[in-house]
Amino acid sequence: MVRISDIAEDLGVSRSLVSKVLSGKMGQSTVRPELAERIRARARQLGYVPNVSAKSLFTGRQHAIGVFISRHGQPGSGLVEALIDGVSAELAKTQQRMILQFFHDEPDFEPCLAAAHRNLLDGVVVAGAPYFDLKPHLKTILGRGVPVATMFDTPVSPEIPNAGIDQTEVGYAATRHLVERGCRAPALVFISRPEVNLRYAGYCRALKEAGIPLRSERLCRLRTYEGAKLPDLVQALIASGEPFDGIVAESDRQSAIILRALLGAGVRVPRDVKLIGVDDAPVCEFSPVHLSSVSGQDRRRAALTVRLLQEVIEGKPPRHVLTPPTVSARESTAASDVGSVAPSAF
Amino acid sequence: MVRISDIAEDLGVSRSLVSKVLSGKMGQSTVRPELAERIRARARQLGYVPNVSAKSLFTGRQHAIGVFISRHGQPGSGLVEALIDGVSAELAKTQQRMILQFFHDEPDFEPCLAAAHRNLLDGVVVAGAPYFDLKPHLKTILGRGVPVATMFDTPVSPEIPNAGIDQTEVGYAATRHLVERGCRAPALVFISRPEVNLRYAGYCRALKEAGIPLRSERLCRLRTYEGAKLPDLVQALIASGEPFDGIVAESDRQSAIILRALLGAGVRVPRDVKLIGVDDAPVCEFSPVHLSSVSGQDRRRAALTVRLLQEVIEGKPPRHVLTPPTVSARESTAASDVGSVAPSAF
DNA sequence: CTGTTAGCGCCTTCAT
DNA sequence: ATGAAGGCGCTAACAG
Repeated sequence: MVRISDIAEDLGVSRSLVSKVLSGKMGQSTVRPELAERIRARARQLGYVPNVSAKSLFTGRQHAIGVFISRHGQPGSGLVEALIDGVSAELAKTQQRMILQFFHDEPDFEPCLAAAHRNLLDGVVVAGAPYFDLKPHLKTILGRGVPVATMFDTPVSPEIPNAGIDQTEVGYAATRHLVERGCRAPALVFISRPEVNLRYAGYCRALKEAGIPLRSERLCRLRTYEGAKLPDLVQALIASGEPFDGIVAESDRQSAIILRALLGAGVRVPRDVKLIGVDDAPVCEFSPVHLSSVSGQDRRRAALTVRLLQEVIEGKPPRHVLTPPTVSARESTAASDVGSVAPSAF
Repeated sequence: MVRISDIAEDLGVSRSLVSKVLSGKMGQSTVRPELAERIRARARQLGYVPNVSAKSLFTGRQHAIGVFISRHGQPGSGLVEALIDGVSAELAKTQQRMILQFFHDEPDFEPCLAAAHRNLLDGVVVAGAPYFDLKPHLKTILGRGVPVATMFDTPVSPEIPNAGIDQTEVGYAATRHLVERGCRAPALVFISRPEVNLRYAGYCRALKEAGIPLRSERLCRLRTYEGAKLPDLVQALIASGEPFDGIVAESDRQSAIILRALLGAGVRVPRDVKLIGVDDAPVCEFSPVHLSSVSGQDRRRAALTVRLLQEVIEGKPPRHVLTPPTVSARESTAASDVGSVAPSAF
């Protein structure tokens, strides 16, 4: 392993000079450009790579961050992969290292807590959608002087930077996409009460813009995150007699199940009913009809979260960012080829 | 941040004693158990966590490994996720850090090469199925004194430990599973020439064991990894008039496409034909008929790869391991009396 | 049983 | 324009 002192000896100069030249921080010093170049050349030639530990010892920075990911949520959504991809790409820029931990319930978070220490890492990114309250744990971590940034739907607290998705825009983008593709009666599947559901707000806005009346029959409320009841819900929607020509699902997984129910009931997709989900998951391309989806740009958002963390590590004020979603249009919302087909009554 | 010297001062003992007690490496020294306990108690109470950088500087170990993953291969296979999961779980045991990099072609490997340095990490795990020759690059890394372990189908070279899948067993397990579920005429879809295909060998062995004759009409050879030709292949198999009641696919993605083609042709799954793929990917559960699959136990295998790497880091000889696959039985190979999805739905 | 010392490789302040 | 010195936190010889 070649060290600074090797280069210094080689060239008959002092270690400090080499250090200053190679780090580019000359301080009060100056060098003859010619010497500087010789130093750099020798370093390159010898394949000099600074020893991060030594640097860390001096700077007090570990050159590493923690990445704690909640596994809660369906597997196969591709979220975890996108997330890690974004994080690692961002960290690679500075060759930062990471401590990656997955958790799904509260006891699982214990190892994360243990690792969240200044002597091991410089800060922590927490991502996913944990179903327990993380706030006290994050406070603990902050209390140790370890900065935290989150990638949640909603920020945990003002001092913790967060990169979220604009859920209102998700509902809006999905609904608007359906309208643009010719739908005049889009339905919405949702879980929480409409009053508190941001996507519902976006759905309403898109309808209003298009001059389409809001019909409660087209609001399909789920009681649980499990997809088991979905086919029934679709049946009920069809049986209601209320015409509909589009469905905004809450996820791609839901979307896939709904597709199956629709096809099973003899409804053609996208001709009779257009379908759009959320997540832009790999499933979209595995479905018999490829599914359109609203993408939360998770990869990009994960990279953003890392940058938000780095900002607070550098002492800058915490920022909260909402990233706008994009639509990945696929077969399930393809424009009806024969003009605008009036929604047939089922 | 509490240091060893803080504890030492607190208790009026020397730093080295504290160091020895806390690290458990007493060397030539001895301590009164009572004193040792007081030291440990104080450390616990103060929340002492050793500074890894300082330790690294001394030991020359970075307490970090590189994890370089080839992205080649279909997205949505869940491989990357399983892999990272296994690696991070193993590293968490010792709070090791990682440098995670994805690559898919040769230029992409450049950053990996740059990071693979003793001053940044202690060793490197390379996983996936790169389609270019990694050998020279791995040699370069080894040349720097950085140990490497791979998670490939076949080892790159004797000195590089590898955790592979026993592909012969994959073919055998899949075929045998079909036979056990009542198939008497299983077909095989494969890519390379039968002569060099290990899975084909396993397929043959399973047939032989079951006393089923090998029929070339049931060997369906693909020219490319793209699934586009698969439906044609299925058509051809059906048109050949050669009876078949099972299919071993090369992947779950293939399997999903084949399922669609079968259902489309009015073939009932699993009643008429049973279907099994490889990978145990999330797709299996998204298919209209849930797909059985042979699992390579990627999560476990990834953890194993890390252990193999740690062994060579510790100076032990490199080991090559082949892990046996397991079968995840689902609907697509259910015993025939179970109801099947009506193909008319598609 | 306990303490002293030197050094891992790098960076920065201060002196030359 | 360059170099010397000290120290980041920890460990392991070696002396007491």
